[in-house]
Amino acid sequence: MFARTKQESVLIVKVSSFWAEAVSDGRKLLRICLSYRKDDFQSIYKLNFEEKKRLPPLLQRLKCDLIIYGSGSKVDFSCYPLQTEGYSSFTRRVWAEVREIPYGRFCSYKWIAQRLNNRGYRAIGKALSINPFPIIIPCHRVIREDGSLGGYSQGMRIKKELLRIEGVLPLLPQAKMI
DNA sequence: AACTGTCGCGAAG
DNA sequence: CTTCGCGACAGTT
Repeated sequence: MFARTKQESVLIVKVSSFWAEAVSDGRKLLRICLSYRKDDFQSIYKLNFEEKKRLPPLLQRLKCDLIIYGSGSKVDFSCYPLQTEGYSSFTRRVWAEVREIPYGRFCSYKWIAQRLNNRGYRAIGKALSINPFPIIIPCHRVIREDGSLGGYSQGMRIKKELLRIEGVLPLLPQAKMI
């Protein structure tokens, strides 16, 4: 009995000044990683093999969207199918809530908590820290209540860059809270 | 039991 | 006004 290995496709694309790696099973996205160094990606060894094949439509579309996004235009990622099985219902509720934050807006961890009738603010951060779909689930739009930026699993440099791309960063005065 | 991508308060500079 | 320490909070490992 040989375990049937799932057919996974990998997209690696430059977005603004960093790289994005997206993995899909053809139907859904499985994960996304962001890095300034292309060879950080675990699947990099597959690239020579993969890039000869046509990308599945889902990754084609994502590639276009990411490039457009990186160029500073508004992109709606809310319809991408994501593989979220295996995560707790709380975690998924947090992600669903964060997905509602529009492009170019932001809110606080507390604000998300309140929408879930919850005061475990730190649990919100925990749920976001394991977000496998940065950009698609826009956890970079969640910052601290006092206006400081908080953390980011992909590195603060990228969080800042994403907010800058969306015109939020020089931050506050005229930036719109959600 | 020990962690968090937090918050808000009080105390001190 | 700004920073710092600390306890409370809820969920996960």
